[in-house]
Amino acid sequence: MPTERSYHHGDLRRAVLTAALDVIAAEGPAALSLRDLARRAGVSHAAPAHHFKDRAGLLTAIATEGHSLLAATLDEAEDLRDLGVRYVHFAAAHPAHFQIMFRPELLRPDDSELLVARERTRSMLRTAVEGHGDDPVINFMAAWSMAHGFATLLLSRNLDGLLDGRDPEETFEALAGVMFGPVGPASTG
Amino acid sequence: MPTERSYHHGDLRRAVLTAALDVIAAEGPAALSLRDLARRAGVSHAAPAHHFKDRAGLLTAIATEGHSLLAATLDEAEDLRDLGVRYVHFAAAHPAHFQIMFRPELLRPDDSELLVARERTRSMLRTAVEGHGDDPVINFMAAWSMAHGFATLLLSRNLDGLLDGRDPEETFEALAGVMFGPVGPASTG
DNA sequence: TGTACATCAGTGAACGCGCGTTCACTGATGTAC
DNA sequence: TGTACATCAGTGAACGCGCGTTCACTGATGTAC
Repeated sequence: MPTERSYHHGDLRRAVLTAALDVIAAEGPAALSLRDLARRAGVSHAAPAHHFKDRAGLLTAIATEGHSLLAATLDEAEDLRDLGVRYVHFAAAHPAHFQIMFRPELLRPDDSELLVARERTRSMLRTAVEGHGDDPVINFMAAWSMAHGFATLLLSRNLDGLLDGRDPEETFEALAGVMFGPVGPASTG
Repeated sequence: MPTERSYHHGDLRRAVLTAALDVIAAEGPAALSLRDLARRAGVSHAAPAHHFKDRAGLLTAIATEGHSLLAATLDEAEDLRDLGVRYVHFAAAHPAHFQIMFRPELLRPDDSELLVARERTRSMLRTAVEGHGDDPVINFMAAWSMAHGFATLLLSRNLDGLLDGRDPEETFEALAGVMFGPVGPASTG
């Protein structure tokens, strides 16, 4: 970790990613420009293109990283309810990643690393829901919709007046109770 | 309805709104520019500012219109399940409105027409959920989250591989069954 | 230990572009008398 | 019916700005011998 900035940055890729995450969390992906990120990272405006080519490349890298982070935390879930809580926790802890991951129109559709990472998250969610109830796909969509909807409404500040200071993750546990039953094991199947 | 375009457009406000909805549905709100909308409406680039002042003014008008449309359709709902189906139907039928309505960072936060329209939708949803179960706020958030999550995932094309050709609205009815019970009345309360 | 060379990361000037905004204007419409 | 005037909607030229992209370049690092 150099105290004086040398000609080579050291880890410009990471620095640009971090700056991008800051901007996205604060102002959304529309506010991103490669020139601005270069400015924030303290390098010349053409430098980021070395690492990401363009906006879509940068956002694809963020989405891929997001899927890896999400898959890692979902992998430790104890049961279906915990899975949902972890999903919501991830969205709250990594709002910028979360926003980007589910907006395919912003991403390189055929990026192989992204496809692999995305499929890993998907199959993890799907596997967890399997065996619960008689229609796995419907149950999967129901659980995913509720977790995703809660996370989305939370991040877009549409729940502000409803949460009223309550902890979002605890509140989501109560929501899960509406779907899976109030307490105890998530399912008998 | 003049066949020849006269100096005055006739209904430029509506024309710009419609063009904006097209652009948002196709490419998202980030792709909007007032100059482009003027081009699409066939007027000079400074004309739209007469009606909307700027981007935020235009988007606020769209969000307000969206809340009016949504409130109107929710008002005809027969029960809680129907309410959710109507919510999803609205999102599918008016994707551009739906996208804008829940993104406060794009809107004029203190626009009085928007505030009135938004509160109308909110109270309509809230009233409908009241009396179901013992914690109305939790039930409200659970139902809203599931409907909103399904609509969001549907519009962002994240359900493509799961729906597999099935009708989204019918599918959502099945999802509602997971939360409220498989068939019959939505609740006994 | 020294030197030559290849490779890579970042620089900085230059370009053309579309944007929002401003402003003096003009055409069209409505109203008062 | 005619005329004068006010108001409103849209025009079009001009501006400054930040953007992405290109390109010849330079500094730093690694490797072969």
